[in-house]
Amino acid sequence: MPTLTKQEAPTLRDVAAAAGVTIATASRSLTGAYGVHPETRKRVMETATLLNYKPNRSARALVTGHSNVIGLVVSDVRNPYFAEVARGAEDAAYAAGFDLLLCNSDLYADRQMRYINSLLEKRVEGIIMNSVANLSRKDQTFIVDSGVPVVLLYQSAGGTPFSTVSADSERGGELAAEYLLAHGHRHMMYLAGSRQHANLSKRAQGFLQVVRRFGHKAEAGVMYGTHTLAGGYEIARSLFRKLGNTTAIATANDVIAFGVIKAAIELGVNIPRDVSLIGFDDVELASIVHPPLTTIRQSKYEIGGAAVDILLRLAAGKDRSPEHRVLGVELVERASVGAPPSGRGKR
Amino acid sequence: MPTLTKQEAPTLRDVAAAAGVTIATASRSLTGAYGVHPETRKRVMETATLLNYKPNRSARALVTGHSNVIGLVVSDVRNPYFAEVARGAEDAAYAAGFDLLLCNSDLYADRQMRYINSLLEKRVEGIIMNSVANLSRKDQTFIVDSGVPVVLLYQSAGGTPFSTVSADSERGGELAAEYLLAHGHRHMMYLAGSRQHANLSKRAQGFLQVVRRFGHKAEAGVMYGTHTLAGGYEIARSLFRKLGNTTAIATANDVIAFGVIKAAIELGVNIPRDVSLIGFDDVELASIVHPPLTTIRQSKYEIGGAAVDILLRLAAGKDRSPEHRVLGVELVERASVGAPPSGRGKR
DNA sequence: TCGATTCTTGGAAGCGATTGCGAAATGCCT
DNA sequence: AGGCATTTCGCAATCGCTTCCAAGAATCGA
Repeated sequence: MPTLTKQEAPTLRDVAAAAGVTIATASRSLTGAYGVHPETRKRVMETATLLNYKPNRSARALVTGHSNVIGLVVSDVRNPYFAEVARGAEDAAYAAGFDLLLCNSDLYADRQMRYINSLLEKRVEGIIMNSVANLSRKDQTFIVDSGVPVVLLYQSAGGTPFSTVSADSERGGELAAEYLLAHGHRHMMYLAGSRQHANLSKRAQGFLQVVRRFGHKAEAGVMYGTHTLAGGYEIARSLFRKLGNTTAIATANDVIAFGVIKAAIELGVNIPRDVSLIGFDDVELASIVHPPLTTIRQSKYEIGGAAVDILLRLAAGKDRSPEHRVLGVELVERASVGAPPSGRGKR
Repeated sequence: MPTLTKQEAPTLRDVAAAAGVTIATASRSLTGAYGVHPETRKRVMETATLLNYKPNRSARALVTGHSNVIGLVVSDVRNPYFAEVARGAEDAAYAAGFDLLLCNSDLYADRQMRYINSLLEKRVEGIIMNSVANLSRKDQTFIVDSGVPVVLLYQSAGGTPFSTVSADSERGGELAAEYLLAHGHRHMMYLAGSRQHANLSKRAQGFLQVVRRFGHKAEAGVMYGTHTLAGGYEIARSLFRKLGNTTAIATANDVIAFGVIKAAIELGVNIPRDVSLIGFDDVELASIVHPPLTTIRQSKYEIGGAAVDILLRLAAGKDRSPEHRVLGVELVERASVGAPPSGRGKR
């Protein structure tokens, strides 16, 4: 009776032996390389499937120098925005025969760097990161020097050695402000999320700029926190306690807005009757919260896809110059913005 | 002037040469193996960091046979449930020094098998999958024969060669039914999501069983579809057109319930006045939709963590017997369930 | 002081694939 | 049939690392 030892996976050598060729032609047969007789190839492939052979990717990676995996470093997949980006990236990677390594950094510099190091050890073909704003300059040059293609999910006018792809954050901020202004709001508050977060501050910039341009009749404050539901909730709770004359709230993303909604429900403030709310992202759930959230739509899934597109071009090695792609945004009107309440919002 | 060739990453040989030792001791120094003089180790490590050396994981994996990566195959990370599980798994993997490869199968058998093949080629230490119910028996034995440790996010009483970890789906279904019954509902509809999905049907089972036990005074129908927001939306639209005497809807997960809410908003039906709704999962957003969703809470993050726990034990090789872990559920009461409307729901 | 341990290090054999180079085999033409 | 161009295939090197084995150095007890 044979001992029940752990079955070792068949190697190329096994296949070659069984097919009566050397591992060289076996390899060429399997990889589809030119220069092997159709008949022998057929034979090799049949024995390969027969033996249930699977090439060892580590071995292949070692000699070819290609791991065929790309790393995705986001702050948190639980953020529906990143989940969508991740899915877009994964689909694109899959289509190109690449695999996606998922990393959640929580935007902690040390954690992010540990991930990057790990990815570099894996010799990934490229890295998609939502941001490097929280990293020290030293860390950033470290990444640049490592030579991996990097694309950031963040809007840049250039000046970065990294490629970037993102929605037009600034324009989105502008849209939000214009919309609120058009509805008669003059005293607004912008919940900007993390100060670190480049995209979010771009959105704030766009927003504030429009308000400022509107003249002294309008004003907007900014509050920082974290760009999570909990963060929005916290800030909103304190904000609702002393709303003053602010009649509208704009948030840097939908999740923050969700936090605001949660706080509003708890504190009994009615959106949009008591205060208007506009988000950013147009996450799937934005349409079913109450009230349905008016927000700025950006193409999250496409951003993920574009990121790996760029990465693959960079990784191909022909043209290593960074690319900056920015996708359009649009306002989607739902029910969370109304006219300012007649009582407040007046001087 | 040196040609500006693409910088090749330094290898162990480079480090060894620079430190004046052989690659053998260099390796031992870096891996922390026993039996190298503290002083030489220090010297090696210093030159390693100086040269910015990073071990090639492919090479290491090739010789050690350990890839230190585990695969996560879910239907879609955009589903907040899986996003949470993914995060839990990723954190646990990270803590153990493992990496997580993300795969979205959409529950398509061919796509799932392609992923599994790819993961096997990568010689992953284990695979976490939400289900194998959609796979043919042949595919399933293929996976078993491959010898990788597998843990399913699905409840099993045993009988599977795979390990499983999940919430107590059946009990959850029971809780939902009991709660609805207690609120006076007698004519209920269960939106079960995919027929394939083992967890979801377990939930339906629990639900229906309680209703059945209640006697002929109560009844519950079942409708199948997809377990997505869109799926819930579709079904709810048709359901709302001919509600009949059903006064309460239970869904197999929160996302389906969200779809119901969306349809309700569009069609002007009021939850819970016109019809009550109870979900399953307690996704973060469940508390901020309108109305806040009464639902069954399960520990999604912990499930992800538990899955890699089991996987690592299995991968360690000592004990390869499958383990079945089931986590508790609890009802969280919010505002989507009320008494049945006086007009309907009577015989 | 000397043999016996114990430490420390080097040499070398792989891990499982890819691939350049040359040899053998085949086909084609005159 | 002979010569030459092509195919087809095998040999062996190599990728970067771990680890067994043995040899030299250091340490120790008596």
